[in-house]
Amino acid sequence: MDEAVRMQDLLRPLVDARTPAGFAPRTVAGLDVAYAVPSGRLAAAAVVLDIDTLRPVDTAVVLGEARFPYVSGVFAFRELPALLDALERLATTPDVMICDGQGVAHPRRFGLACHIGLLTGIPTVGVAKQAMVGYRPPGPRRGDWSPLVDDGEVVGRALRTQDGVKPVFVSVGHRIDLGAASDLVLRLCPRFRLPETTRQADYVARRLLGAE
DNA sequence: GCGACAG
DNA sequence: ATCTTGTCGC
Repeated sequence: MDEAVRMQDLLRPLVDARTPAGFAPRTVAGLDVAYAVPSGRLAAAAVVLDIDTLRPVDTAVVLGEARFPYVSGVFAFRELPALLDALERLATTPDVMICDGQGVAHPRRFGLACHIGLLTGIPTVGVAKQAMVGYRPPGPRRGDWSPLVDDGEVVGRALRTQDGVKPVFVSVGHRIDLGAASDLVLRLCPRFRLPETTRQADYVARRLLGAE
């Protein structure tokens, strides 16, 4: 657990918050994990969507066991193994991935999205339902946003993805800049608060858990 | 010491 | 995260 924090501090300098030249993603993956509380069983899903139609073009789901407790701040160590497992089973390599949690909007600037991005080399964005750092409420309309600030540093955005709903918290994971990450997330939310990527990954993961 | 604390 | 009934709205 102390070891996990040291590993985050070691990897953090390797995060790249710049968008690769000519970045024009055609596919985007959603990653999510579902749990069966009593048993400790879990299901990790990776769903690749066509970025224009938002329809799935590739899916992978794996069953596993929770081998690391949930501890805020080192949350990645709980979901990482199963998620990497699911990613390996994809027939496709997504152009960018959306993670269900923080990117650099994290106490040590190294949330789940950074960790997965670094390990795979694929651009990643963190989209969390809850913020870990301070922010002022953004305007009430879809597309309105306000900066996520920690230690006087802008580490992400509170982004309103639908009129009048609670914002989501976007931050860079790896190999993408905050502006591009925010634009992408908004495109992935044409109808609901959460991106289609995480919605579809969540659905697939739960379905597998319930089926066994 | 007490509350906060991604999922 | 997961456990649950009802309720409001499109």
